[in-house]
Parts: sequence; C-alpha cells; structure tokens
Amino acid sequence: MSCHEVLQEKGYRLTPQRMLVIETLHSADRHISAEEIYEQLHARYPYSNISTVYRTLELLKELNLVTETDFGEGRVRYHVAEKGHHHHLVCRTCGRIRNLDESVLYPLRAALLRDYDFDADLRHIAISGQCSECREKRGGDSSQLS
Amino acid sequence: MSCHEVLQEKGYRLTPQRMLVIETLHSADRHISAEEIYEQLHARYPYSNISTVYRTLELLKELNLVTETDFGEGRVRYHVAEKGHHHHLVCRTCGRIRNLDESVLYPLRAALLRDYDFDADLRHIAISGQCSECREKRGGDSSQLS
DNA sequence: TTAAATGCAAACGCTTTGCAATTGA
DNA sequence: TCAATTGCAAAGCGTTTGCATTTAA
Repeated sequence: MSCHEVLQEKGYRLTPQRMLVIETLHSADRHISAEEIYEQLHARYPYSNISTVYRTLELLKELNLVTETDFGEGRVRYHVAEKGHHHHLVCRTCGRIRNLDESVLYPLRAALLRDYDFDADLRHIAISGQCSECREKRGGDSSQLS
Repeated sequence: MSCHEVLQEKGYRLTPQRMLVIETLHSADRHISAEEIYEQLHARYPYSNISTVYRTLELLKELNLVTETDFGEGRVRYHVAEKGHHHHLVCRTCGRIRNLDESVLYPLRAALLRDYDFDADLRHIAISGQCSECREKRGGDSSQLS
C-alpha cells in the first residue's frame, strides 16, 4: 500500500505539501535530511515551509512509512521504510525471531567507517538477546549499559 | 597513566575546572552529559561555565581519555575511555583483527531497547568486514549504505 | 611573565511550537 | 462548512565562538 493510500485511509488530508514530501523521499537515492527535502520542496512550491516538512515527517514516522536514522551528523536523516531488507533479533530464551529493520544498523556502520575506517559487513547478521516478554517473566540478566 | 598525568605530560594546564570535570567523569556511574557534568561542577565551583565543560571534554576526547557516545537523545554523553572492554573487527580479506571500543555498540543497544524492546547481548561479538588497507588495494565491494 | 585557559554573552544549527489564516474533504 | 493543515515568526535546546579577563606554570 502506497503512502498516499495509507494517509487517505487513515483520514489524513492529501495536501500538495505532503505529496511533495512523499515524492521527494521516494525519489531520493539516499537518506535525506529535512533541510534537503525542504530545498527540493521549496524549489517547486515556493510558499512552503520547513515546519511543514518536519510535521509531515513526524506523521510519516508515526505511520511507519518512513524511518528516521541518526548518523551522528547533528541532524537526522529519513528514508521510506523498506519492507524488503531486514535482519533478525533472536531471543535466547524463547527462541522467537523478530525482524529488525536494516536502518537500525546504519549508524553503527557509519561510525565504524568514520572512526575505524572499517567497512563492516552487516548484511546478514542475527542479534542475540532477550525479548520483552521473557525479560518480564524471568527478570533475567539485563543491564549491560549501566 | 591517569588523565592528570596525560594532560601534564602533553603540556596542558591542570586547572581546577579541568580537574573537577575529570573527577566528575570518573565518579559517574554511567554515561554522563555535558549539562550533568556542569551541574556537579557548578555546585562545587560556582564561577564555572558550561563552555569550559565543553572545551575540556573536547580536549579529553582528542587525547582519547574520554569517549563520546550518541544514544540518539538529542545530546551526547561522555565516559572515561576504558581500556578493558572491547570487541573485534575482523577483516575478511587479510584476517587482521582490530579492537573495537565497546562504546561504539552502545547506541545500537539503546536503539534496540527503545524501538524493539529487545535486550541485545552484544558482549562478545566480532564484526566482519574490510579494513582500509585492503579496501584501498583491491577496490572491493564497499558501499552498502546509501 | 605570558601564553593558555576561563567566563560571559551572543550566535549557531536543527527542531518545535503558538497562533492566525488557509484549505481539503 | 469546518476541523485539519499550513505559514510564519519566535522560541527552545544543545553546542560553539569571539573577546576581554584571569591564571597556571
């Protein structure tokens, strides 16, 4: 189902601004920032505003139509949520496997490239751990972070 | 070698502000933000300033005495660089293994917990990929990201 | 003594918000 | 028609910077 259809179905208005933001996101060949979306939008539709871009992105995020990724640049980047590529989260307790959107690993890849000059292959990984249900049931060994 | 010694050896001044920032970082039981460091510093030394905190953190980062981690909260957190815990980066071409500071994985762990409610076990992982030398030599298959 | 470091205030860049005006359904 | 959406301007937040003053060595 397309972004337009999802918006319409859920009762959101299909404004020209929203359609242009969606179009820009789809035609982008890489993760794109709000500012970049705004520039393209503004070129075609001069009476547009960056706060509308942010509000539209917020909405699309809520509807899981776009993914927000923080590459540690001081701004956040967006792309349309792809259903195709994903990894797996494997619960060590119940064994259940859950899909993990690949975009969650992008910041790590970016950091390894930037800080270690290492081109990590994160295309086929499974991450082990414990799902929320098993954690609640057993209490287990959670806190690694502090 | 302690932070104080490193600073002194490299010819940096040991000001009370710097010593208090270092002390605060060491006594913190978790990753701490600049604002939090400043609050503690300011309580003990009222004529201090947050820009000094930022400048000190910048310096300690350069000297590899502290690590900066972005958990995606809109602010960055710091902690003293631990030599103890690390993971491995394994080059698929030359096989060389390089240490990876564990803090690089913290944002991923935080994101999995926040977005997937999954408590990932990232304590013993090796990440496969290609190091910079091998990439330069052979050109290989790099770009996964955009 | 003096270059390095600080405090202050102002600016920065990204993002959010209050509100009146506009508009899609 | 009228609630949803927008544009605008201003604010919010974490961080950085210019500059005069202070200070560790």
